[in-house]
Amino acid sequence: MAAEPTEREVTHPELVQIALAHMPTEEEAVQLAETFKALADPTRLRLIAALSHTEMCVDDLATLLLLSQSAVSHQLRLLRNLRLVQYRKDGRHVFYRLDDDHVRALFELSRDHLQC
Amino acid sequence: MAAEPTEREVTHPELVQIALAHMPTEEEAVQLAETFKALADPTRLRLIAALSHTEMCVDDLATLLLLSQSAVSHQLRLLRNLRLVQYRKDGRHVFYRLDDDHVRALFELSRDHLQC
DNA sequence: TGAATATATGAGCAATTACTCATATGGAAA
DNA sequence: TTTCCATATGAGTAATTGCTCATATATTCA
Repeated sequence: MAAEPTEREVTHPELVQIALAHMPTEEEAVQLAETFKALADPTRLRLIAALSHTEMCVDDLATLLLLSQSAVSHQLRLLRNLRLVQYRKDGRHVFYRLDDDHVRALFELSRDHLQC
Repeated sequence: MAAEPTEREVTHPELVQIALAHMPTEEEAVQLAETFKALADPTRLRLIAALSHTEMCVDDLATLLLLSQSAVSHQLRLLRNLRLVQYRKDGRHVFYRLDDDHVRALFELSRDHLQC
């Protein structure tokens, strides 16, 4: 909705002031949400867990997670597009691995959160 | 996991072995995914950002985020059910705040990740 | 070259979801 | 009480999503 000439009134301006100081832009919020979406699915989390300490090829991932090769490949493409995983080709195999340590850190931090 | 009489074959057993050591249970993966789902939406991320350093009442949140009161209330219920926010009542107002520090930590860690 | 293996991808479908709209609940003031 | 005000919630809907199925691409081996 477009901002109106007369601003909407607020009941607790001091609190709103504090909140305002920490708000991300809409653009940043969308990008953050995209990263979290990648982690917001049990299958993709299990893929990330599997890749958290080693690289693996697509078919072994499918076998390990009891999923079809197609399902794994689709999800890996998604993780690839969000730059959460990288890959290297070796003959007929493609080995995937995590892209950087933030991914593993997010994964482990959320595991901590569950323990509470 | 129930091992089948004939196990599926794997092309790189040593790598699968490493992955196996770090796999969450299906149950744990589902719960982790639920937490990430809460963060996987721009509106909810903006709510969490707004509440990251102060409590706020529902209507002020709606005003700040340019959303309907209903939309905010629905999303807050979701965050409440996942124990990401708490609330206290004060007269006609209900003030929401983050439930624990892990939530803020996850939020800030993901912000770091974006900077790369 | 052709067959086999490993991975990628488009289409389609069922399930989920983030809103809107209308209405309910509950506390405060008159 | 009755009237406001702040919040909650059920139903409905358009958009998104995670899979399957069929097929395409790419690499190795015979």
